[in-house]
Amino acid sequence: MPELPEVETFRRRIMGGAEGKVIEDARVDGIRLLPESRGDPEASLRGRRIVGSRRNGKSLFLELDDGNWLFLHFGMSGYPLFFQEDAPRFARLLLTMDEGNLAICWPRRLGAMAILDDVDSFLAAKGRGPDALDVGWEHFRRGFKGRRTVKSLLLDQSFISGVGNLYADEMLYQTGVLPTRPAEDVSEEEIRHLHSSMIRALEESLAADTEFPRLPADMMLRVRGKGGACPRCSGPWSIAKVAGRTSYFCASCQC
DNA sequence: CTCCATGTTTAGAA
DNA sequence: CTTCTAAACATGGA
Repeated sequence: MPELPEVETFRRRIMGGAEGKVIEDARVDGIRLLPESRGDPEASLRGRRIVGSRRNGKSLFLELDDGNWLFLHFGMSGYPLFFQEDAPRFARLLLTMDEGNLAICWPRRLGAMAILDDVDSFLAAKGRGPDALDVGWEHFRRGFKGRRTVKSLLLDQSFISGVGNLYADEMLYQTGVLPTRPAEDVSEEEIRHLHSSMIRALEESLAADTEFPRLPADMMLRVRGKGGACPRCSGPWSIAKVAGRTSYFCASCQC
């Protein structure tokens, strides 16, 4: 489920339920541990408390009381879940705490975790761009230089961190730009529109707790999918592979 | 059984 | 050098 708004929602939920509590026990099983992770992850978590958090795009970092950070990437299908007794299905990371145990579930195992001592050097090594909610106008506009398709640009995490397949489609739909258009052919006015559409889509989703049915009526995300229709012209969605991802767009409202 | 999936990384082809 | 495509990763759900 996770793009930027989903991960931010996860962050808030985790901090709301786990901040300050002692991790009495930790179990890691069945999720990829990054090679740059320091030490044994279970031992690193046991006895620690979560005292802070950071997020860059789809990457979540939970600060531990010894100065280390627990990095979580949810991949295509990950999510956190608090539980009392039985660990939920697909739990690959279990944190037992004084009250309200926390599981990170990865049904498809695409995702990763790590214990890090420095978040900024990790992000720099990964080449992550600025978080989509903090992207300034100059940086945003400068990205539209090359000939690559605008969709592949929006999905490039070294350009902007946090926009994924669904929110990229939403921005393009709101702006009336086809995903296949070369980035350098997008006008300055359209780039401005893309920028404001990005912020709006992310913030509307956050305000709706990432529950798409609660989104405003003009948004694609509310009705994206087979059988859905363009809110503006009521026409059916067109579907095509762009930048390797399934893209939805309205052939009559986007050009 | 077949196909698809809100992500990332990498190899190989234009 | 830039850009794109396909594949790999792993597996549930339609």
